[in-house]
Amino acid sequence: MTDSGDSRPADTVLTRPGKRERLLGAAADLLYREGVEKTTLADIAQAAGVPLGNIYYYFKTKDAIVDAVVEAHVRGIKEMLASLDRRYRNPKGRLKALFRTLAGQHDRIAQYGCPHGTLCSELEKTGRAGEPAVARLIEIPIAWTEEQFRSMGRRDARDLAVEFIASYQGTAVLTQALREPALLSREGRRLERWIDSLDTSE
Amino acid sequence: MTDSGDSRPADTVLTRPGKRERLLGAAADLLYREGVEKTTLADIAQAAGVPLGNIYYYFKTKDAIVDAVVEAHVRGIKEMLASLDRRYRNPKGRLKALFRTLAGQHDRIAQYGCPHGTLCSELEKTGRAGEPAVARLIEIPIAWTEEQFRSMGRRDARDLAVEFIASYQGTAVLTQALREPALLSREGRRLERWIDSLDTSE
Amino acid sequence: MTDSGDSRPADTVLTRPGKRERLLGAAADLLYREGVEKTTLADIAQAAGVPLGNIYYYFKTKDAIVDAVVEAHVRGIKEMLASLDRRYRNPKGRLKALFRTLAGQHDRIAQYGCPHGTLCSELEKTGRAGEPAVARLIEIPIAWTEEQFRSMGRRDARDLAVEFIASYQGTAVLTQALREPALLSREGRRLERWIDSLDTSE
Amino acid sequence: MTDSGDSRPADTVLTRPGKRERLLGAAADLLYREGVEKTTLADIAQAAGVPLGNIYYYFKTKDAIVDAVVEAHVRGIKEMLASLDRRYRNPKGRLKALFRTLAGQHDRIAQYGCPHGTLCSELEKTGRAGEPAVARLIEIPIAWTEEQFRSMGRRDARDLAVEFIASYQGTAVLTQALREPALLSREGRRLERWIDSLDTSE
DNA sequence: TATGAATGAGCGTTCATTCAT
DNA sequence: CATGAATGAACGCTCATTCAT
Repeated sequence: MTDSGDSRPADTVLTRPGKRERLLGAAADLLYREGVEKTTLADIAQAAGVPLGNIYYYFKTKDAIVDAVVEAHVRGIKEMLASLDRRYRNPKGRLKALFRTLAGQHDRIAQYGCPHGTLCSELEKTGRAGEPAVARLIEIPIAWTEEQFRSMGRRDARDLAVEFIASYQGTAVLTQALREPALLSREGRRLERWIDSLDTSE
Repeated sequence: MTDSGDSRPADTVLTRPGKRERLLGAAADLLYREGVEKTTLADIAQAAGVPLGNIYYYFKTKDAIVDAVVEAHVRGIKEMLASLDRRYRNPKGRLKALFRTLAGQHDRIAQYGCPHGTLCSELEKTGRAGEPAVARLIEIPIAWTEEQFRSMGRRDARDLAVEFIASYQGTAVLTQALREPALLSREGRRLERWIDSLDTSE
Repeated sequence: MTDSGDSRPADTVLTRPGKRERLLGAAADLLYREGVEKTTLADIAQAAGVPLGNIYYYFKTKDAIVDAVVEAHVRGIKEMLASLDRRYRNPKGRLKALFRTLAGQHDRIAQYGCPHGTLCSELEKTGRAGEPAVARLIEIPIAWTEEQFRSMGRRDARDLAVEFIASYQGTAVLTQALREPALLSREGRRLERWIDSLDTSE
Repeated sequence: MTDSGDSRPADTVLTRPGKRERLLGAAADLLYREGVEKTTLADIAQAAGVPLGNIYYYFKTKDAIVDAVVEAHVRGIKEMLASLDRRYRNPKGRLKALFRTLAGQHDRIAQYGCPHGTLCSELEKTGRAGEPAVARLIEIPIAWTEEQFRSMGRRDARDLAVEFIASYQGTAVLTQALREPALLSREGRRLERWIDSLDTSE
């Protein structure tokens, strides 16, 4: 569950517990709110309550932190989707719950945009480390959504999934630009009606 | 129409022609492709073929350049919409043409995202200059789209406009994330069918 | 009266009248209030209402402006002393009038110090142009004062002159440091009593 | 006693000893000899044998260095006065010793003026940081001098103190302007006679 | 003479990264 | 493992000075 995917030190008694996690959390928050370029390692260190020099024990470079934040988001997304799978058995219910979950933070989205979409945008531009990883922030929800549509018997499941996630991402962009959280709520209602209206052979 | 809104030196014969424009063009391009934070004034200077120190004759600060780029985008958007108004008399035709124009650069969008959406995202985060200007990049197309829907007799014109622009912005986000320009084409076809299917009392 | 000491352009109809004088006045004011290093040529140009590039027609370099300002001060001091010579026949009266004149601007002195003393200080430090000229800002008043004491029959005229001018300069330093213009008035009264009490064989 | 008043890094064994002190010393020297505006951080770094970027570990900004130099001067003045208090019991002896100490560096004063007076002058002009601190460079010696006069039973102790310090400062100005260190020696002798001649009820 | 424009060296400052202990 | 200190390249910006007309 907490596997980071890279060689992180074992959680022995010697390691101050949670230090890496605190760094990751602080980094995720700052990268989201301030942007990747504007966030300094000193900012992250301070926010995490970790001495600057000590960061490098946990992360080789700033890029490594960024990568780890992306990975943390990927894990978070996977966990969320798994949770939806557990809590909802019906694909339509799952889709509606997905949007509610994504759009739940509409006030933060109005300030900083979608955490995945904006991170993706910024990283693709600056072309950090030739990361293909970042695309998963978008691809994973699409794939899961596609699966739901497919289980509803839709042949055009992929297209519908793209349309669904695009609706969320696009509304997030507008919500941030116009600083109008209500946009997400309204779009949520529209999508719910749309999903309810869909033919299903299930 | 081409008034920049800030005190730029008069375009006399003495001024090497287009220097400011070249700076603006280089800045717009770099800001789009590299992001605002990552783009340096030296980059802009070099791309425009202007000595670094000379930038400050045309723009007081980097922020002023960013503002000017936003303004240039705003002007460009207005001109594009005016051109659509001229070329198409039918609101449905206009809307379809808008999407075709926006999505026309799908290869660049697959690399760098929507020029307006990503700029908006980045600027809202870093909160430069308390600019409300940047929201216009999104608001103006929405307002124009709303107008088209309204002229079609739609009471829910604003909602439809938000939905329409959000579809484009969201697809742009996905297109960039997945590096799949085809997404925009497919969404274009879907929106065309949708628009054609809309009731209109015109 | 208006001879500048260096080759300034003749005051023909072609030359906008007073341009050099305006530059000099603006420079003197800014050098006094902001300090030599902090004052830019652009500041001077703007304050004088003269285009930046045009300064160089009147002054070869910034140093030349500084020199010219020193010269202008020297001229001003000489004129003031000549005026005192004309208006007062009695050496004691002359000395008291000198202090009243110097200390007259006590509010400005409380903000910026003595125009001659602070200019002298700053220029001696930065060692501009190996100027010996600047010392005259101090030497000329001392010499004049010495002359007055000598005409009073004092053998120690030079020492008394140094003491007198030092009292003014020192009080000016304290006046600026403590921002207390009253210091100069009080010192003026003390010096008047002192002068009145002096033996004179005249 | 040597507490700097700002958050300087603890003087642990890890810190290369004296680095901050060397920076402060180099800064004080350069600020005195070259003036505040003319002194660059690179100059200070080089004079202290510290890499440019490392300055910022010890001082946040150039202004902070200037402030620290002022504070160092204030501390130095206080220590000198405390030393005089210890070494001399008689107020007249103390006053004479003060002048001797201040004027001791007459050769440097002939080149750069009084370290306190000229710093004060320059800082009051450029209005750095709204510092009232700088006035203490002048006020503290005046207050101490006043105390001596008061302990001699003088009612006009403040005026005498102002006169005394002004004499020093004014002579320092003349000494620098005329590059004549002897002026300070002569003024020292005059002030000694003056002090010896003063009535005292002690 | 007059002037807007151009130029480049240098300024204060930041920051990812490394080092010594 | 931990950490204060060190480092240097680069950033945004300024400015005296020069140029072209």
